[in-house]
Amino acid sequence: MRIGELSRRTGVAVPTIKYYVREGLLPAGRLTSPNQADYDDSHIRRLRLIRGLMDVGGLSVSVVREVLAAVDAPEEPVHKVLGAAQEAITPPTVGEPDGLDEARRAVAEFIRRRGWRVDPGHVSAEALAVALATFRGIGHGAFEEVLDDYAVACERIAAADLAYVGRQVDVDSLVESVVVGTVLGDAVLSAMRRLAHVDGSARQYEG
Amino acid sequence: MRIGELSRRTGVAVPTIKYYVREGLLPAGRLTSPNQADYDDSHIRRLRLIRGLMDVGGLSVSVVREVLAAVDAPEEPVHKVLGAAQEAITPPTVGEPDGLDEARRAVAEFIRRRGWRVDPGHVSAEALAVALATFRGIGHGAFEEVLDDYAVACERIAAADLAYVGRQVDVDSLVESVVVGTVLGDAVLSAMRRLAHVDGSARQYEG
DNA sequence: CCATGATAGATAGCCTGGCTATCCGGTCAG
DNA sequence: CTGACCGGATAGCCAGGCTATCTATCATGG
Repeated sequence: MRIGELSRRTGVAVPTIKYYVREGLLPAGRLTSPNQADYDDSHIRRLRLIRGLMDVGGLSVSVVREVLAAVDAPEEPVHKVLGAAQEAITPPTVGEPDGLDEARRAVAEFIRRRGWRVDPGHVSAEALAVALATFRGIGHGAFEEVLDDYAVACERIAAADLAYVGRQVDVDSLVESVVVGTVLGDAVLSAMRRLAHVDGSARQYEG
Repeated sequence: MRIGELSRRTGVAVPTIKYYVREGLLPAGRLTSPNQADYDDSHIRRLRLIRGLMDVGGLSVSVVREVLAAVDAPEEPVHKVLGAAQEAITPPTVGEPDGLDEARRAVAEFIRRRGWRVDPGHVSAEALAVALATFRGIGHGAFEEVLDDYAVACERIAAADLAYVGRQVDVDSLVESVVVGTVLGDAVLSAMRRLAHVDGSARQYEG
């Protein structure tokens, strides 16, 4: 198909598609003549993935580029893909909050306590430390008391995620499901957590 | 204290503080003369809250303004504050994905199945529907099979969150903890989920 | 009591990110 | 053959989050 049809079938404007190609998010179409190119279903799928990562996952163009590079890396083991995806989507810390070192120690202790096989210097551990330090900085240090409840929940979620990923048959789907599950799974989880808040709040304060 | 000290003690540049005052995020200092104002600890605390919501929670200035309006609303019941916070932080849907109506029905059925006391038209239910429709659109509709595992985890998380909120003694802290727990709690949860992924992946694929 | 540095408030400008508009020579379909 | 469409390139637009500059005005140490 040509670019007009690709645009119609995905709802993405033609200049935007061209922009994504320039930015390296979307492979160019196969040229059939100097100014005609052919796009196929893989382009439709890729475009939908791009818009999903941006609109639902809130990723920027440059982060989407990195994430897709991880998706396209041929035959990387799951552990590598997961690491690359996490590195890509974790935004660099903006302003170091006070008490970050103490929070880092709390996170290291937390990881040890749970017996998790994670390097305490991992980007996601650092992200957790930044969040905890921020809690403390605004006078909500006691939030740390719920960490273990969160951890139990996360263990269950991670098990479900890994089971879902493991169910994929071909390698491409598997790798993509790691990335998609990581990014869009966050959106699902936070939306669902909010629904559970509403439910709990209704039970506790209304009925 | 004067604005220079406020800047030094929070790490926020003076022109930025003025900008936040202009934008209605931060109350102006108490004027002691036409060009001198006095700031106190409440300004420090508020500034840290603003930066936390922006840097860790990823909120925009306009969303922070709405969220803080909910925090400042005097004596609203928890249920109202929670609803206002959720409305404020839920970004308007960018581009409606295909199959959204079907996803809405799946969400309504999910809520019914869990027995949650939530209006299926709630903003967070809509956000969940958008995420699920996006999963389907990129060929990962089977992700819905993990929804119930997520739900069990979310019920546990929400219970912990409500217990934490209920532990606050004064009304101001309580209201603030609802907002902070909703926004920054997301950051904690997604960081922790990723750590659990790394752990699970290490166990499954390495050892 | 005055020189120096900080201050409030207002206005204008800067920079990044994500598009969007325009143009050009060329292609294709009826 | 003609009018819609195309690929590729360049330039422009707009929102968001600051940042710089200016004008009085204030405060305080010598």
